[in-house]
Amino acid sequence: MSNLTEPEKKILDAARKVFEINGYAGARMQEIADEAEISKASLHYYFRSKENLFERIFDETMTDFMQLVSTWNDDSEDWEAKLRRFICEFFSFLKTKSLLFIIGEINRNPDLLLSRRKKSKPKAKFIEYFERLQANGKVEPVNMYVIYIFMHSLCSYPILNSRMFQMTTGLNNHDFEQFMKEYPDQVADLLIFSLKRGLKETR
Amino acid sequence: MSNLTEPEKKILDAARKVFEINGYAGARMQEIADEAEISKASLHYYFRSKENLFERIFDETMTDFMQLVSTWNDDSEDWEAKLRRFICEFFSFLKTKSLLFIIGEINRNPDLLLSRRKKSKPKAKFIEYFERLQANGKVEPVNMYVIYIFMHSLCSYPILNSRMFQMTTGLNNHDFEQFMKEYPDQVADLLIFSLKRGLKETR
DNA sequence: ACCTTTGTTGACCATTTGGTCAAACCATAT
DNA sequence: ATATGGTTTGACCAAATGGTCAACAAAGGT
Repeated sequence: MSNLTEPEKKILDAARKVFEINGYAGARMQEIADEAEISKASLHYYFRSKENLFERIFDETMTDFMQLVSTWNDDSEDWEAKLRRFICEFFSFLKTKSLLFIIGEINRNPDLLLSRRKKSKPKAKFIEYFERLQANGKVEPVNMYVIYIFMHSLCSYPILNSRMFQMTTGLNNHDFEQFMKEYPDQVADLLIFSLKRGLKETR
Repeated sequence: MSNLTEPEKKILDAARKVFEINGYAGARMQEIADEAEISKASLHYYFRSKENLFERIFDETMTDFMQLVSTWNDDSEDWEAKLRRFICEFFSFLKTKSLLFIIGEINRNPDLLLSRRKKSKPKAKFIEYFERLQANGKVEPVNMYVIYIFMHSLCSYPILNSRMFQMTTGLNNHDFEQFMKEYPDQVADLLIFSLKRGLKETR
Protein backbone atom coordinates (compact mmCIF):
# COMPACT_ATOMS: atom_id res chain seq x y z
CA MET A 1 0.00 0.00 0.00
CA SER A 2 2.22 2.67 1.34
CA ASN A 3 5.00 1.86 -1.11
CA LEU A 4 7.50 3.48 1.21
CA THR A 5 10.47 1.95 2.98
CA GLU A 6 10.84 2.31 6.72
CA PRO A 7 13.52 5.01 6.63
CA GLU A 8 11.55 6.97 4.03
CA LYS A 9 8.51 7.02 6.29
CA LYS A 10 10.62 8.12 9.21
CA ILE A 11 12.12 10.93 7.18
CA LEU A 12 8.76 12.13 5.89
CA ASP A 13 7.37 12.21 9.41
CA ALA A 14 10.35 14.18 10.58
CA ALA A 15 10.13 16.53 7.64
CA ARG A 16 6.42 17.18 8.16
CA LYS A 17 7.07 18.03 11.78
CA VAL A 18 9.91 20.43 11.02
CA PHE A 19 8.16 22.07 8.06
CA GLU A 20 4.95 22.54 10.02
CA ILE A 21 6.74 24.38 12.78
CA ASN A 22 9.24 26.38 10.77
CA GLY A 23 7.84 26.70 7.26
CA TYR A 24 9.91 26.03 4.19
CA ALA A 25 12.42 28.83 4.67
CA GLY A 26 12.85 28.22 8.38
CA ALA A 27 13.20 24.45 8.14
CA ARG A 28 16.76 23.07 8.35
CA MET A 29 17.84 19.89 6.65
CA GLN A 30 20.04 19.16 9.66
CA GLU A 31 17.05 19.39 11.97
CA ILE A 32 15.05 17.01 9.79
CA ALA A 33 17.98 14.60 9.77
CA ASP A 34 18.31 14.78 13.55
CA GLU A 35 14.59 14.23 13.99
CA ALA A 36 14.80 11.18 11.73
CA GLU A 37 17.92 10.00 13.53
CA ILE A 38 20.16 9.84 10.47
CA SER A 39 22.94 11.97 9.08
CA LYS A 40 22.33 14.89 6.78
CA ALA A 41 24.15 13.00 4.00
CA SER A 42 21.78 10.07 4.41
CA LEU A 43 18.86 12.44 4.22
CA HIS A 44 20.11 13.62 0.85
CA TYR A 45 20.59 10.02 -0.19
CA TYR A 46 16.83 9.44 0.18
CA PHE A 47 15.61 12.83 -0.96
CA ARG A 48 17.60 14.73 -3.52
CA SER A 49 16.87 18.19 -2.16
CA LYS A 50 14.94 20.30 0.32
CA GLU A 51 12.63 21.40 -2.48
CA ASN A 52 11.95 17.77 -3.32
CA LEU A 53 11.18 16.88 0.28
CA PHE A 54 8.92 19.89 0.63
CA GLU A 55 6.95 18.94 -2.45
CA ARG A 56 6.35 15.48 -1.05
CA ILE A 57 4.98 16.86 2.19
CA PHE A 58 2.96 19.55 0.47
CA ASP A 59 1.44 17.12 -2.01
CA GLU A 60 0.69 14.54 0.63
CA THR A 61 -1.06 17.09 2.82
CA MET A 62 -3.05 18.57 -0.03
CA THR A 63 -4.08 15.15 -1.25
CA ASP A 64 -5.23 14.04 2.18
CA PHE A 65 -7.01 17.33 2.69
CA MET A 66 -8.76 17.32 -0.65
CA GLN A 67 -9.73 13.72 -0.24
CA LEU A 68 -11.27 14.31 3.17
CA VAL A 69 -13.04 17.46 2.10
CA SER A 70 -14.52 15.83 -0.98
CA THR A 71 -15.71 12.78 0.92
CA TRP A 72 -19.47 13.03 0.89
CA ASN A 73 -21.13 9.73 0.21
CA ASP A 74 -24.71 9.99 -0.87
CA ASP A 75 -26.06 7.41 1.49
CA SER A 76 -29.50 7.75 2.94
CA GLU A 77 -28.34 9.01 6.31
CA ASP A 78 -30.09 12.00 7.80
CA TRP A 79 -28.43 15.16 6.50
CA GLU A 80 -28.10 16.63 9.96
CA ALA A 81 -26.26 13.62 11.33
CA LYS A 82 -24.13 13.46 8.21
CA LEU A 83 -23.12 17.10 8.51
CA ARG A 84 -22.37 16.76 12.20
CA ARG A 85 -20.22 13.71 11.64
CA PHE A 86 -18.37 15.40 8.81
CA ILE A 87 -17.61 18.45 10.91
CA CYS A 88 -16.24 16.32 13.74
CA GLU A 89 -14.03 14.33 11.39
CA PHE A 90 -12.84 17.47 9.66
CA PHE A 91 -11.97 19.02 12.99
CA SER A 92 -10.01 15.94 14.06
CA PHE A 93 -8.09 15.94 10.81
CA LEU A 94 -7.13 19.58 11.22
CA LYS A 95 -5.75 18.88 14.65
CA THR A 96 -3.47 16.24 13.13
CA LYS A 97 -2.08 18.03 10.09
CA SER A 98 -1.39 21.70 10.48
CA LEU A 99 -2.53 23.70 7.48
CA LEU A 100 -0.76 26.80 8.69
CA PHE A 101 2.45 26.29 6.80
CA ILE A 102 0.54 25.07 3.75
CA ILE A 103 -1.44 28.29 3.64
CA GLY A 104 1.72 30.30 4.15
CA GLU A 105 3.50 28.65 1.28
CA ILE A 106 0.49 29.05 -0.99
CA ASN A 107 0.38 32.74 -0.15
CA ARG A 108 4.05 33.02 -0.94
CA ASN A 109 3.74 31.12 -4.18
CA PRO A 110 0.18 30.76 -5.48
CA ASP A 111 1.39 28.58 -8.33
CA LEU A 112 1.50 25.70 -5.85
CA LEU A 113 -2.26 25.51 -6.28
CA LEU A 114 -2.28 25.68 -10.05
CA SER A 115 -0.53 22.36 -10.45
CA ARG A 116 -3.34 20.67 -8.57
CA ARG A 117 -6.33 22.46 -9.98
CA LYS A 118 -7.21 19.54 -12.22
CA LYS A 119 -7.82 16.93 -9.57
CA SER A 120 -9.59 19.19 -7.11
CA LYS A 121 -13.28 19.90 -7.10
CA PRO A 122 -13.86 19.36 -3.40
CA LYS A 123 -16.72 21.78 -3.04
CA ALA A 124 -18.74 20.09 -5.71
CA LYS A 125 -20.24 17.22 -3.75
CA PHE A 126 -20.89 19.11 -0.54
CA ILE A 127 -22.49 22.07 -2.24
CA GLU A 128 -24.39 20.01 -4.78
CA TYR A 129 -25.78 17.87 -2.01
CA PHE A 130 -27.20 20.79 -0.07
CA GLU A 131 -28.39 22.58 -3.16
CA ARG A 132 -30.38 19.47 -3.93
CA LEU A 133 -31.88 19.50 -0.44
CA GLN A 134 -32.62 23.14 -0.97
CA ALA A 135 -34.44 22.46 -4.21
CA ASN A 136 -36.53 19.90 -2.33
CA GLY A 137 -37.40 22.45 0.30
CA LYS A 138 -35.59 20.55 3.04
CA VAL A 139 -33.29 23.45 3.93
CA GLU A 140 -33.63 27.20 3.70
CA PRO A 141 -32.50 29.07 0.58
CA VAL A 142 -29.09 30.30 1.70
CA ASN A 143 -25.98 30.74 -0.43
CA MET A 144 -24.16 27.41 -0.13
CA TYR A 145 -20.81 28.95 -0.87
CA VAL A 146 -21.30 30.98 2.28
CA ILE A 147 -22.14 27.87 4.29
CA TYR A 148 -19.12 26.10 2.83
CA ILE A 149 -16.78 28.92 3.81
CA PHE A 150 -18.40 29.25 7.23
CA MET A 151 -17.79 25.59 7.91
CA HIS A 152 -14.16 25.71 6.89
CA SER A 153 -13.50 28.89 8.82
CA LEU A 154 -15.17 27.71 11.99
CA CYS A 155 -13.28 24.43 11.94
CA SER A 156 -9.86 25.64 10.83
CA TYR A 157 -9.22 28.97 12.44
CA PRO A 158 -9.61 28.04 16.11
CA ILE A 159 -6.93 25.40 15.61
CA LEU A 160 -4.58 27.62 13.64
CA ASN A 161 -4.86 30.38 16.16
CA SER A 162 -5.53 28.37 19.30
CA ARG A 163 -2.70 30.02 21.19
CA MET A 164 -4.15 33.48 20.83
CA PHE A 165 -7.64 32.31 21.69
CA GLN A 166 -6.40 30.59 24.78
CA MET A 167 -4.74 33.81 25.82
CA THR A 168 -7.65 36.12 25.05
CA THR A 169 -10.26 33.90 26.63
CA GLY A 170 -8.07 33.58 29.69
CA LEU A 171 -8.91 29.90 30.10
CA ASN A 172 -6.32 27.59 31.63
CA ASN A 173 -5.07 24.55 29.71
CA HIS A 174 -7.62 22.17 31.13
CA ASP A 175 -10.63 24.40 30.60
CA PHE A 176 -9.53 25.34 27.12
CA GLU A 177 -9.07 21.70 26.18
CA GLN A 178 -12.55 20.95 27.47
CA PHE A 179 -13.89 23.91 25.53
CA MET A 180 -12.29 22.68 22.32
CA LYS A 181 -13.70 19.20 22.85
CA GLU A 182 -17.22 20.59 22.88
CA TYR A 183 -16.51 23.05 20.11
CA PRO A 184 -17.17 20.94 16.98
CA ASP A 185 -20.67 20.18 18.18
CA GLN A 186 -21.35 23.86 18.62
CA VAL A 187 -20.25 24.43 15.04
CA ALA A 188 -22.53 21.65 13.91
CA ASP A 189 -25.41 23.13 15.89
CA LEU A 190 -24.91 26.50 14.31
CA LEU A 191 -24.65 25.27 10.74
CA ILE A 192 -27.59 22.92 11.06
CA PHE A 193 -29.68 25.68 12.56
CA SER A 194 -28.61 28.05 9.80
CA LEU A 195 -29.59 25.58 7.13
CA LYS A 196 -32.94 25.03 8.78
CA ARG A 197 -33.78 28.64 9.59
CA GLY A 198 -31.63 30.69 7.23
CA LEU A 199 -29.00 33.26 8.13
CA LYS A 200 -31.38 35.94 9.28
CA GLU A 201 -34.91 36.74 10.25
CA THR A 202 -37.36 36.15 7.45
CA ARG A 203 -39.35 39.26 7.01
CA MET B 1 2.26 61.82 16.79
CA SER B 2 3.91 59.13 14.85
CA ASN B 3 7.31 59.95 16.31
CA LEU B 4 8.97 58.35 13.31
CA THR B 5 11.20 59.93 10.69
CA GLU B 6 10.37 59.57 7.02
CA PRO B 7 12.99 56.92 6.27
CA GLU B 8 11.98 54.93 9.34
CA LYS B 9 8.39 54.82 8.15
CA LYS B 10 9.49 53.74 4.71
CA ILE B 11 11.62 50.97 6.17
CA LEU B 12 8.87 49.71 8.45
CA ASP B 13 6.43 49.60 5.55
CA ALA B 14 8.94 47.68 3.50
CA ALA B 15 9.70 45.32 6.35
CA ARG B 16 6.03 44.62 7.02
CA LYS B 17 5.51 43.78 3.39
CA VAL B 18 8.48 41.43 3.22
CA PHE B 19 7.80 39.77 6.57
CA GLU B 20 4.12 39.25 5.74
CA ILE B 21 4.98 37.42 2.55
CA ASN B 22 8.03 35.48 3.65
CA GLY B 23 7.81 35.13 7.41
CA TYR B 24 10.75 35.86 9.67
CA ALA B 25 13.01 33.10 8.43
CA GLY B 26 12.24 33.70 4.77
CA ALA B 27 12.59 37.47 4.90
CA ARG B 28 15.85 38.91 3.56
CA MET B 29 17.37 42.12 4.83
CA GLN B 30 18.51 42.88 1.29
CA GLU B 31 14.94 42.61 0.04
CA ILE B 32 13.69 44.95 2.75
CA ALA B 33 16.44 47.41 1.86
CA ASP B 34 15.56 47.22 -1.83
CA GLU B 35 11.88 47.72 -1.07
CA ALA B 36 12.74 50.78 1.03
CA GLU B 37 15.13 52.00 -1.67
CA ILE B 38 18.18 52.21 0.53
CA SER B 39 21.33 50.15 0.97
CA LYS B 40 21.53 47.22 3.34
CA ALA B 41 24.08 49.14 5.40
CA SER B 42 21.64 52.02 5.79
CA LEU B 43 18.98 49.59 6.84
CA HIS B 44 21.24 48.45 9.65
CA TYR B 45 21.94 52.05 10.52
CA TYR B 46 18.26 52.56 11.34
CA PHE B 47 17.53 49.15 12.79
CA ARG B 48 20.28 47.27 14.58
CA SER B 49 19.22 43.80 13.51
CA LYS B 50 16.64 41.67 11.76
CA GLU B 51 15.36 40.54 15.15
CA ASN B 52 14.91 44.15 16.17
CA LEU B 53 13.03 45.03 13.01
CA PHE B 54 10.83 41.98 13.39
CA GLU B 55 9.92 42.92 16.93
CA ARG B 56 8.87 46.36 15.79
CA ILE B 57 6.55 44.93 13.15
CA PHE B 58 5.23 42.24 15.44
CA ASP B 59 4.54 44.65 18.28
CA GLU B 60 2.96 47.21 16.01
CA THR B 61 0.64 44.64 14.50
CA MET B 62 -0.32 43.13 17.83
CA THR B 63 -0.94 46.55 19.32
CA ASP B 64 -3.16 47.64 16.43
CA PHE B 65 -4.95 44.33 16.51
CA MET B 66 -5.57 44.32 20.25
CA GLN B 67 -6.66 47.92 20.16
CA LEU B 68 -9.18 47.32 17.40
CA VAL B 69 -10.48 44.14 18.98
CA SER B 70 -10.93 45.74 22.36
CA THR B 71 -12.69 48.79 20.96
CA TRP B 72 -16.24 48.53 22.17
CA ASN B 73 -17.63 51.82 23.34
CA ASP B 74 -20.68 51.52 25.50
CA ASP B 75 -22.74 54.10 23.69
CA SER B 76 -26.47 53.71 23.40
CA GLU B 77 -26.40 52.43 19.84
CA ASP B 78 -28.51 49.42 18.99
CA TRP B 79 -26.46 46.29 19.68
CA GLU B 80 -27.23 44.81 16.28
CA ALA B 81 -25.96 47.83 14.41
CA LYS B 82 -22.97 48.03 16.72
CA LEU B 83 -22.05 44.40 16.08
CA ARG B 84 -22.49 44.74 12.34
CA ARG B 85 -20.31 47.81 12.20
CA PHE B 86 -17.66 46.13 14.31
CA ILE B 87 -17.56 43.09 12.05
CA CYS B 88 -17.18 45.22 8.95
CA GLU B 89 -14.38 47.24 10.49
CA PHE B 90 -12.67 44.13 11.73
CA PHE B 91 -12.86 42.57 8.30
CA SER B 92 -11.38 45.67 6.67
CA PHE B 93 -8.54 45.70 9.14
CA LEU B 94 -7.71 42.08 8.45
CA LYS B 95 -7.49 42.78 4.75
CA THR B 96 -4.89 45.44 5.48
CA LYS B 97 -2.60 43.66 7.91
CA SER B 98 -2.03 40.00 7.32
CA LEU B 99 -2.14 38.00 10.53
CA LEU B 100 -0.80 34.90 8.82
CA PHE B 101 2.83 35.47 9.58
CA ILE B 102 2.00 36.67 13.08
CA ILE B 103 0.18 33.43 13.82
CA GLY B 104 3.03 31.44 12.33
CA GLU B 105 5.62 33.14 14.48
CA ILE B 106 3.48 32.70 17.59
CA ASN B 107 3.17 29.01 16.83
CA ARG B 108 6.91 28.77 16.40
CA ASN B 109 7.61 30.69 19.57
CA PRO B 110 4.64 31.00 21.94
CA ASP B 111 6.66 33.22 24.26
CA LEU B 112 5.95 36.07 21.88
CA LEU B 113 2.52 36.24 23.48
CA LEU B 114 3.69 36.06 27.08
CA SER B 115 5.48 39.38 26.95
CA ARG B 116 2.25 41.10 25.99
CA ARG B 117 -0.18 39.30 28.24
CA LYS B 118 -0.37 42.21 30.64
CA LYS B 119 -1.82 44.81 28.31
CA SER B 120 -4.24 42.49 26.59
CA LYS B 121 -7.75 41.74 27.76
CA PRO B 122 -9.47 42.25 24.45
CA LYS B 123 -12.27 39.79 25.01
CA ALA B 124 -13.37 41.47 28.18
CA LYS B 125 -15.44 44.34 26.80
CA PHE B 126 -17.07 42.43 23.97
CA ILE B 127 -17.99 39.46 26.08
CA GLU B 128 -19.03 41.50 29.09
CA TYR B 129 -21.25 43.65 26.91
CA PHE B 130 -23.16 40.70 25.51
CA GLU B 131 -23.31 38.89 28.82
CA ARG B 132 -24.98 41.97 30.18
CA LEU B 133 -27.51 41.94 27.34
CA GLN B 134 -28.01 38.28 28.08
CA ALA B 135 -28.71 38.98 31.72
CA ASN B 136 -31.32 41.49 30.61
CA GLY B 137 -32.94 38.92 28.38
CA LYS B 138 -32.10 40.84 25.21
CA VAL B 139 -30.17 37.96 23.66
CA GLU B 140 -30.38 34.21 23.97
CA PRO B 141 -28.31 32.36 26.58
CA VAL B 142 -25.41 31.15 24.41
CA ASN B 143 -21.80 30.75 25.44
CA MET B 144 -20.20 34.10 24.60
CA TYR B 145 -16.76 32.60 24.22
CA VAL B 146 -18.19 30.55 21.38
CA ILE B 147 -19.66 33.64 19.75
CA TYR B 148 -16.37 35.44 20.19
CA ILE B 149 -14.43 32.65 18.51
CA PHE B 150 -17.03 32.28 15.78
CA MET B 151 -16.72 35.95 14.96
CA HIS B 152 -12.95 35.87 14.77
CA SER B 153 -12.89 32.69 12.73
CA LEU B 154 -15.50 33.85 10.25
CA CYS B 155 -13.73 37.16 9.71
CA SER B 156 -10.13 35.98 9.68
CA TYR B 157 -9.98 32.66 7.92
CA PRO B 158 -11.52 33.56 4.58
CA ILE B 159 -8.86 36.25 4.21
CA LEU B 160 -5.98 34.05 5.33
CA ASN B 161 -7.00 31.27 3.02
CA SER B 162 -8.64 33.28 0.26
CA ARG B 163 -6.56 31.65 -2.45
CA MET B 164 -7.77 28.17 -1.64
CA PHE B 165 -11.37 29.33 -1.33
CA GLN B 166 -11.19 31.05 -4.66
CA MET B 167 -9.90 27.86 -6.19
CA THR B 168 -12.37 25.51 -4.54
CA THR B 169 -15.39 27.70 -5.21
CA GLY B 170 -14.29 28.04 -8.81
CA LEU B 171 -15.25 31.70 -8.89
CA ASN B 172 -13.30 34.04 -11.17
CA ASN B 173 -11.53 37.08 -9.75
CA HIS B 174 -14.42 39.45 -10.28
CA ASP B 175 -17.09 37.17 -8.84
CA PHE B 176 -14.94 36.26 -5.87
CA GLU B 177 -14.24 39.90 -5.14
CA GLN B 178 -17.96 40.62 -5.26
CA PHE B 179 -18.59 37.66 -2.99
CA MET B 180 -16.09 38.90 -0.45
CA LYS B 181 -17.62 42.37 -0.53
CA GLU B 182 -20.95 40.94 0.57
CA TYR B 183 -19.36 38.49 2.97
CA PRO B 184 -19.04 40.60 6.16
CA ASP B 185 -22.75 41.34 6.14
CA GLN B 186 -23.48 37.64 5.92
CA VAL B 187 -21.30 37.08 8.97
CA ALA B 188 -23.14 39.84 10.77
CA ASP B 189 -26.49 38.34 9.80
CA LEU B 190 -25.47 34.98 11.14
CA LEU B 191 -24.12 36.21 14.44
CA ILE B 192 -27.03 38.54 15.07
CA PHE B 193 -29.46 35.75 14.31
CA SER B 194 -27.55 33.39 16.58
CA LEU B 195 -27.67 35.86 19.42
CA LYS B 196 -31.37 36.38 18.92
CA ARG B 197 -32.36 32.76 18.43
CA GLY B 198 -29.57 30.71 19.96
CA LEU B 199 -27.32 28.19 18.27
CA LYS B 200 -29.90 25.48 17.94
CA GLU B 201 -33.55 24.63 18.14
CA THR B 202 -34.98 25.23 21.58
CA ARG B 203 -36.70 22.06 22.62
C1' DA C 1 35.73 78.48 5.58
C1' DC C 2 35.74 74.97 9.23
C1' DC C 3 33.82 71.68 12.30
C1' DT C 4 30.40 68.50 14.06
C1' DT C 5 26.65 65.68 13.61
C1' DT C 6 23.95 62.77 10.98
C1' DG C 7 23.22 59.84 7.14
C1' DT C 8 24.93 56.63 3.23
C1' DT C 9 27.28 53.08 1.12
C1' DG C 10 30.62 49.63 -1.09
C1' DA C 11 33.56 46.35 0.47
C1' DC C 12 34.24 42.99 3.55
C1' DC C 13 33.68 39.24 7.24
C1' DA C 14 31.99 35.20 9.84
C1' DT C 15 28.56 31.98 10.01
C1' DT C 16 25.05 29.20 8.33
C1' DT C 17 23.30 26.06 5.22
C1' DG C 18 21.99 23.10 1.15
C1' DG C 19 24.32 19.95 -1.23
C1' DT C 20 28.41 16.64 -2.80
C1' DC C 21 31.64 12.85 -2.57
C1' DA C 22 34.79 9.39 -1.64
C1' DA C 23 35.54 6.17 1.68
C1' DA C 24 33.69 2.92 4.78
C1' DC C 25 30.07 -0.37 6.13
C1' DC C 26 27.04 -4.23 5.69
C1' DA C 27 24.24 -7.78 3.91
C1' DT C 28 23.77 -11.32 0.52
C1' DA C 29 24.97 -14.15 -3.29
C1' DT C 30 28.62 -16.77 -5.53
C1' DA D 1 36.77 -15.66 1.25
C1' DT D 2 35.40 -12.47 -2.43
C1' DA D 3 32.58 -9.70 -5.08
C1' DT D 4 28.49 -6.88 -5.49
C1' DG D 5 25.07 -3.63 -4.62
C1' DG D 6 22.75 -0.87 -1.53
C1' DT D 7 23.38 2.24 2.61
C1' DT D 8 25.76 5.50 5.84
C1' DT D 9 28.53 9.22 7.07
C1' DG D 10 32.44 12.63 8.12
C1' DA D 11 34.63 15.98 5.70
C1' DC D 12 34.20 19.33 2.61
C1' DC D 13 32.46 23.11 -0.70
C1' DA D 14 30.13 27.12 -2.71
C1' DA D 15 26.60 30.28 -2.11
C1' DA D 16 23.78 33.05 0.66
C1' DT D 17 23.11 35.99 4.39
C1' DG D 18 23.17 38.97 8.71
C1' DG D 19 26.04 42.17 10.24
C1' DT D 20 30.33 45.56 10.53
C1' DC D 21 33.27 49.32 9.28
C1' DA D 22 35.93 52.86 7.37
C1' DA D 23 35.38 56.22 4.14
C1' DC D 24 32.61 59.54 2.22
C1' DA D 25 28.65 62.96 1.60
C1' DA D 26 25.22 66.42 3.34
C1' DA D 27 23.49 69.65 6.47
C1' DG D 28 23.71 72.93 9.77
C1' DG D 29 25.86 75.69 13.33
C1' DT D 30 29.81 78.79 14.51
